[in-house]
Amino acid sequence: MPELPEVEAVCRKLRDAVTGARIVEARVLRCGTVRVAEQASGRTLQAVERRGKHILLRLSGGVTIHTHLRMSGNLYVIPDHRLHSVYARVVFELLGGQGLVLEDKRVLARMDALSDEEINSRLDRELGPEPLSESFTPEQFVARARSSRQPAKLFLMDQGNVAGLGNIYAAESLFRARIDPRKAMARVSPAKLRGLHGIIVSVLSDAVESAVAAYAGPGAFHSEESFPVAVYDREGEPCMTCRRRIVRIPQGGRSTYFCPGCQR
DNA sequence: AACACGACCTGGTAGC
DNA sequence: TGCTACCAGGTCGTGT
Repeated sequence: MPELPEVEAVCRKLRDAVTGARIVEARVLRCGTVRVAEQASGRTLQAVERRGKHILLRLSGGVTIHTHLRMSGNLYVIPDHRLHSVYARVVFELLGGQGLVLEDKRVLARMDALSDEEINSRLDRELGPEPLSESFTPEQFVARARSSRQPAKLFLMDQGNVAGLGNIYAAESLFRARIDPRKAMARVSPAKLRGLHGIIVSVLSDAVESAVAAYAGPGAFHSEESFPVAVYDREGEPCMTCRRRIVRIPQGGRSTYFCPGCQR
């Protein structure tokens, strides 16, 4: 489900709903970390932050609940903490009776309790710049890309290069930038790389707006965000630009979609 | 060091 | 209708 835009939508919604809320008790229902239950109960939710695809719930006393939704996780507030779905992994009972629920059908999502310093330094070490912040500059991006022999798609998926891009938005960005996903980054022209930098920013900005809109109602995610995909999951369909058929190839164990006519 | 691949898990769905 | 096979918006560990 979530790449950066969807995670951002989750965070914005949580921010409104739980900032300042007191956690009465945290209950781990399925394969989670006991530390979350031990550390969260009795604390106040002070802030909701996002770093790449990671969600950070800042609690009182210097404790952070660190969550990664992976493929199928979701994190949202329900009116009654007792009325969670069968897929709930962790339920935070909030003062007043609401519930903050980590839900995941595939049990791939991760949640842990750490000190603020511990998680901050870990993420700073592992993640590249935030693509929607000042730290993501064309100079930095182009320099890093020019020194990488990774195929373009894998470079973009690598969280150490840019934090938050996943399979869909990496493919869409490369389509708009007209770059072959198999091409080594170091062999892409600097002009195209500068273009790609700007395209990543605009793709993600648009996708955040779509995700926020799609996620606006009560409860969990709507079916799909309305971000207009040009290539993702469109194998065999004609390219909207050149009419050649979009192809799907395996890359890094995942599906990559691209237009062999436009992307070179 | 860089890459490929399976593992982690379960659910949805296309195809027979 | 029911079964099967395959795919899934992510990451990590292992082996080459």
